[in-house]
Amino acid sequence: MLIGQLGSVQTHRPNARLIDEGQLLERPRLIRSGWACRARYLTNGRRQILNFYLPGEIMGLSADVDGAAQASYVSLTRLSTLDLGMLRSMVIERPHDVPAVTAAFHVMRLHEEYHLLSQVVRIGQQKAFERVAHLLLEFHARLSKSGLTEGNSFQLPLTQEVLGDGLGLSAVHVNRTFKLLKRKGYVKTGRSSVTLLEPEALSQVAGYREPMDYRPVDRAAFPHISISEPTRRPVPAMRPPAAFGRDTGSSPNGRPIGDSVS
Amino acid sequence: MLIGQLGSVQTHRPNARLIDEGQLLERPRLIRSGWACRARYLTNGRRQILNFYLPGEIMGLSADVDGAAQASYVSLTRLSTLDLGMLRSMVIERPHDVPAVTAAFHVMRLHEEYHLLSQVVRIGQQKAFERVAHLLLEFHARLSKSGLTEGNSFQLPLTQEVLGDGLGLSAVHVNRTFKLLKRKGYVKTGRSSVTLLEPEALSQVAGYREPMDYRPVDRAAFPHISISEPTRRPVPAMRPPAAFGRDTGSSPNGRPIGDSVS
DNA sequence: CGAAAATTTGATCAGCATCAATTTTAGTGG
DNA sequence: CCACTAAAATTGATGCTGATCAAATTTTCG
Repeated sequence: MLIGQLGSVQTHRPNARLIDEGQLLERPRLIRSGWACRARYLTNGRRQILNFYLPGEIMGLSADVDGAAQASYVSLTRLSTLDLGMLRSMVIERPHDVPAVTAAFHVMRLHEEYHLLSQVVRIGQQKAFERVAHLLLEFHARLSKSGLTEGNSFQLPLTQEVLGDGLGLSAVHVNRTFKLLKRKGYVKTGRSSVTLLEPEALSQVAGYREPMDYRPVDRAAFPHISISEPTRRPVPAMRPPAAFGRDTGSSPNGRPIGDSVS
Repeated sequence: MLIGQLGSVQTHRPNARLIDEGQLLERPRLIRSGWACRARYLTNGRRQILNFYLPGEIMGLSADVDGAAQASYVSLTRLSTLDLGMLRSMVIERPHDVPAVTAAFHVMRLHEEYHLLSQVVRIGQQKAFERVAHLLLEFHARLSKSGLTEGNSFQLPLTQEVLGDGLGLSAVHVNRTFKLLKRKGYVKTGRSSVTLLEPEALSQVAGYREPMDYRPVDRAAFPHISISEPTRRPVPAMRPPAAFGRDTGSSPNGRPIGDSVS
C-alpha cells in the first residue's frame, strides 16, 4: 500500500522558531530545501545547536515526538518542509503495510542519534581545527546522500556565527580556523560553497570516520517527494565498521573475567 | 498480563567493555547496581563519555538497539545488570498487553535523549565550574528518582578522570574545579560521596533546569525488580517547562511572516 | 602492610574568547 | 542598475581558561 497524498508544504523565513522547547512536537517534517537545527537557548542569550537538519533529512523523529519538544527547532535559512504526520501515523499503526517508510524512518532516527554522538565527541575532545574539518566532512557526506554534492563541493548556507553555535566556538575563531584550513590547502570556499580539496587527508587529521550504515535512504519510500536538486548520483559503498580494541576479555588489572550469571 | 520471569542477572568488573562500538546491541539491561556509560574511543587513546547510566536506569534503549551499537558500552564500577530482552519483546509485539512497561521504556528513552542534549550544552557552552556543578545536579536528580539520594547527598563512585572523560576536561582540572566548588561552599565531598550544600544557588550559577517530565518512573512496571537501596521517598512535583521567548511570529528583518501552504 | 591507583598541588603554556575596528558581501529601495 | 545600509567576514591585540607536565601526598585494596 503506497501513499496517496502527503501533508502540506510549509515555508519559513530564516531564523524562525518552528517549535519552541516544551511545545508539543506533533509531526515530523521532511526538509525539501534549506537548513534547520535543533538548539537549546541559554539565559545568557547564547544558544547551543544540538543538531543540524539538511535538505532531504527529516526533523521531528527523535524520542520527543508526540510530546514536549526537548529543544527548539529553528530554521537557519529559508526553509521548505513537507508534513509527514500522515506517514508517521501509518508507520505507527500499520508498519507492515509500509515497510519501506518504516525502515527509512528507523534509519533516519539512527542517523540523527549518530550525528548527535559525533557532536558530543567533536565538542568534547577536538580542537577548533578538527571540529570544523569534522563537521564539514559530515555535511558533505550527509548532503551527498541526497545528491546535493558536486564532487567534493557543496553549498553551505550557514554564517560563521551559526557554525560557531554548533561547534562551541566563537564566530571569530571559526573564521580563523577557516583561514587556516584554506591556507593549509584542505578546503576552498566560494560565496557560500565549500570544496574539500583533500578529503582523505582531512578525514585523517579530523579523526573522521564514515558511520557504519551510511548508504543513502531508499528514496522509493517517498514516491511523491523529490528533493531540490535531482543531481542524484550513485554513492560508493562504505567500508564496514572498524572494530575496536579488544579488551572485553581481559581485566585491566590482569585478572580473568569475573562475569557471573545467575 | 504481567511478567512471569525476567532475564538473567549479570555482573561485570569495573572498566569492562560490555559492548563494543559496531557490535550487535541485542537487548536492553536494567542496572541493578553500579554505574556504566556509553563512550566513543578515539585513536589517540582518549575517549569521550556520551552518556552515563546510573543504578535504576536502563541502558540499550537508544535507537541502535537490534543493530550495530553506535558507541561502546562500558562499566565504570562493579556492575549488576538485569536482562530486559524479554520485556522489550513484549513491548514490541504486544505493547497494549504491557502498557506500564511500554510507557516506562518510552520515558526512559526520552530521558536518555534529554541527558544527551544536556551533555552537548554543558560541553559546548559552559565553563568548567558550571559543567561540574551541572553534572552533579543532574546526577542528584537522576539518583533521587531511584531513591538513591540521602537528602542532598549521594554516592558518586567515579574517579575524577572518568568525570573528565564525560565533561571534556582533564582530570587535573576536574580536581581544581572540585576544590573551588568546596571552597565556595557549594558542595562537600566524602570518600566517594557528594553533598550539595546550596542546590538552589548552584542550579542558578550552573544554569541547571529540571527536565519537564522528571517524575520517577512507575516502578510497578517492574514488579520483580528492586533497586539496590529501597530508600524510596516521595519526590516533589517539578515545575512546568519554562516557555521560551516568542519569536516565531515576527521577522528579524521586520517583515510579516511569509509562511505559505500549498 | 605494601603497592597501585587516585587525588592534590605547582608551574608553564597553548588555545580560544573577547573586544574593537575594518573590509567585504548581501539585501533594499530608488 | 546603482546607491545605500545592514549583515557578515576578516584582522589585530589582549587576556583568561584549561591543558599539560611533573612531583608529592593520600587513599584504596589485595
